[in-house]
Amino acid sequence: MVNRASKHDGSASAAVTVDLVIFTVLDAGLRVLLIERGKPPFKGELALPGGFVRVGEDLDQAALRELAEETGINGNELYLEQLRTFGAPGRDPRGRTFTVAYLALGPNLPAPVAGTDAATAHWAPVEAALASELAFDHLAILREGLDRARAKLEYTTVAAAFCREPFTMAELRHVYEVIWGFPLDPSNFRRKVTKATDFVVPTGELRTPEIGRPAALYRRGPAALLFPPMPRSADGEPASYASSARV
Amino acid sequence: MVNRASKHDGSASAAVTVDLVIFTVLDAGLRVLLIERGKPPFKGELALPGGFVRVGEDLDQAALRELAEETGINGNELYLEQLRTFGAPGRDPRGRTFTVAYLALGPNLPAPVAGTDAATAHWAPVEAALASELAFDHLAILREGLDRARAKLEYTTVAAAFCREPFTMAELRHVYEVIWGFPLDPSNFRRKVTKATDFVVPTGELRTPEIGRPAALYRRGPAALLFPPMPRSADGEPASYASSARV
DNA sequence: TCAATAGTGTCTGTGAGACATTATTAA
DNA sequence: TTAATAATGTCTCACAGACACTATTGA
Repeated sequence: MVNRASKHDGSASAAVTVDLVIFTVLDAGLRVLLIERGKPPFKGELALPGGFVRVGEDLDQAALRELAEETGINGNELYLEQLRTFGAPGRDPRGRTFTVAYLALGPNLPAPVAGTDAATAHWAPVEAALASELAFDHLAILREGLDRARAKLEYTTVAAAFCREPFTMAELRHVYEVIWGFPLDPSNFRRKVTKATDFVVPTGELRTPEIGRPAALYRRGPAALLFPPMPRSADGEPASYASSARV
Repeated sequence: MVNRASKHDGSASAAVTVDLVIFTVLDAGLRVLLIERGKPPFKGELALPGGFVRVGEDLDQAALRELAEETGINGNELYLEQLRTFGAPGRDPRGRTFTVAYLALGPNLPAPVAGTDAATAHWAPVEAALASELAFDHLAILREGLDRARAKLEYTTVAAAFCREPFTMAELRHVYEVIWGFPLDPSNFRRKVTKATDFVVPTGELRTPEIGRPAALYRRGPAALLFPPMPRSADGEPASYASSARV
């Protein structure tokens, strides 16, 4: 019944997978989860984690399940959104597959566990990942995920998804600096974040570092969108966005 | 070979379709292309145009082909981007299907021709379409397409995709007013558009209406992104965006 | 002349970049 | 007291909203 369309009019019946671009921010910089493929095709090569969508499973469910299998974490306290679907005819040597790419952002995630399909999984520096070869069309997916993440920091509050609660203003700023790749003025950053309604909520607590003045602590506020947006252009870097494929 | 995954691990092999949210701006307001389904399921009900992705066909190709079949236009001078993929298990009574939803924006498109699958096709006022019942999960897709279009006007130049070249400043402003649903100050609008680099290019020509001062004519500029963005909040309407599904 | 639409100029508030200054801790 | 980090304050420029005013056409 599912394949009813594959004969009489040349329609494609195909396998559907989800692939995940999972970012986390460490002190050192932005990391993406890569696996080394444990079986063909592309056995032994680096790839994004992912796998087949199961019968009776919704796309978001499949993404969350793969996330749990590959990293050992469950999706709570994690941001997840669909990126785009890739379905070029030649993208999988085994036959026609479509992959629904997801973007996942999380705070300082645990060391990943080797999953079912993955021989090994590790947090790769994004710079290195972009310069390496990845299986399938995963390099293009990674690029698009990075572009999307960069853009989303501007007008949403997802940056806070990278911070384990409670967090300091400097930690939140660090997220922007690592993902955008240039420093922000601490003073102006604080002003923007605190003026924006419901971006962060002060806990009233302080955290005292080994040295220096204690920092106020915050939790994520209820707002999903950031208004006014966090400016990214003007200086620092030219505002180059992603997507917008004009045909 | 394509179905290799469907047996041993519960993976889904399924049909993949594309569905299109095609908007155009008429004087009267924003319109979306709807068809009346010519065959089951949902025969006789309203739906978005779309159809099965064919073997050897990429997703964008499939979207453009469906567009041509359902409306008789080819994709040139038309904006097309992927919206999101919908794959909830129960969305198609025939069995498991995934649909890749596309957003298409075009100027004042011709009266649609009844296509292969479509009994009838017509430009429905968006307000009416949102209030009606649509086949499958097409109402949710339509909502998401409208949200995306509204958001994209802010920080991209897609509004010009609704205008047939050459166009006047008032025509471009009309696009914003119709899609956002509130009036914009003509003076400030002109200042923004002309100051933004490469949004529009003056042709030097004028168009004289039946009555009133002739208006300068413009063509679309090379810029895809609009910086600084066209502000949508402050007044008029609260800035409510789309997507950003926090899990 | 008037009606109607196109386009310019100006005032003002607000937000952002730059950067100086003050505050609070441990050693 | 010093080093180090956190937080506040201030100046200036650019931009957005409001709106008055001028320009150009046909009737």
